Amino acid sequence: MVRYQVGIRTESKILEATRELLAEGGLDGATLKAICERAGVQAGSFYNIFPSKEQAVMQVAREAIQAVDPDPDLSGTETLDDLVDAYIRFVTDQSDLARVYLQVAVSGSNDDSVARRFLRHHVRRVERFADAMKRETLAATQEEAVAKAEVLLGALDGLSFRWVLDQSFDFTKHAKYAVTQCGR
Amino acid sequence: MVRYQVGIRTESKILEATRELLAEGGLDGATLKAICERAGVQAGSFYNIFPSKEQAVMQVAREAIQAVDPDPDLSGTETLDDLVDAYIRFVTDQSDLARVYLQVAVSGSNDDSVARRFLRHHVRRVERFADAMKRETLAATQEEAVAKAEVLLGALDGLSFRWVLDQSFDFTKHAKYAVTQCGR
DNA sequence: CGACTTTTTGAGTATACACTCCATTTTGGA
DNA sequence: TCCAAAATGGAGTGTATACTCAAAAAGTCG
Repeated sequence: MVRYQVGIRTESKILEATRELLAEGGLDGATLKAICERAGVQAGSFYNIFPSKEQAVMQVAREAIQAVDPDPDLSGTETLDDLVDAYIRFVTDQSDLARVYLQVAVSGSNDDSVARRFLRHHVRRVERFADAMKRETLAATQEEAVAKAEVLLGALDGLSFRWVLDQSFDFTKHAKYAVTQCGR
Repeated sequence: MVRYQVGIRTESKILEATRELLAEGGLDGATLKAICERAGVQAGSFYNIFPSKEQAVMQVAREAIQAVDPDPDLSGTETLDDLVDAYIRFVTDQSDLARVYLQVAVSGSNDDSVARRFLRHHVRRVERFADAMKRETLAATQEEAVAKAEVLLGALDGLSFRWVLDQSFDFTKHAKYAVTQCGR
């Protein structure tokens, strides 16, 4: 099944429409009809490319999961501020994906595979935060570093949750304040 | 429309079934059919009592919103630890309602009225936390108290979110650690 | 009991959804 | 230019959903 150019363009139009609709109205808003209408495509074309609606949604969710982290190659050298700045940039610059991240995490938590994917990603993120804290000697033991990282990441997640419900909330300000409290 | 006893019993059977199903499978799991089956009732009976499925769900959501706060009469005298303990008890003892709280907050955020209800409640909670902090002189200015309260509540929300995804997470331990970090 | 009201039943409706099928058109390499 | 593979249009399918309705049953009270 060698792909033609036109099919690849259609695929990205569908993914773009899915991402937008997920951000605007969560999983409920991203119906097949809505996706196809916004992408300017018929149902038959959709299913020529994706085996199911869920696959398209999951692909967008994967994008969101990956986008929340800075370059993985830097792992081992970045500072705590680097990591938090990356989180802030993700939430403020890529608000579409940030909403998808939260909404799929909760709405899709019936499906165990989705919940497990998010969890695995979260654990990796905690490790990166904890490592950065130890490097900056903000924590003496590994245990303390992990506990601190869980609280800081919890605060960032909670604040972004808050921001999803109320766009006028100053996420950046509070996120930075969270570091000064939890990071020392 | 004076109510007979049997009707009142039916109402509570329906609400109990709705609460359980929301906790188990979120909004998707709480279909009319599932609710009626678990409550041992037919669709007609449901609509004799509730004007729509949404009304029953909202009533359960309201319960959850109220249950997260300790006795409002105590407002003005409680300590920060009192407030945090109440939050911990809510998440651990009433896990059904805690899940409903989170799931409805995110899944239902299409509907603006739900989002606004949660937000209003959150703002009130921040005020209580901030007041307690000022009373215990953990914050000098009102502004500092509110900022600290937002971060602490964000951390608690984020950690409970984490706990919803992974039941084996020790929520109590991390919540208490969050207070020692954010509360001073 | 008897009159009246509330509640229950269960089949039935309309609708929105994800998904299929296949004839037709378009693509791009030889 | 030819042609097999890929992509498309669009009507159609099955199913699950929230919700309705009229008749039957059960509760309440004189």
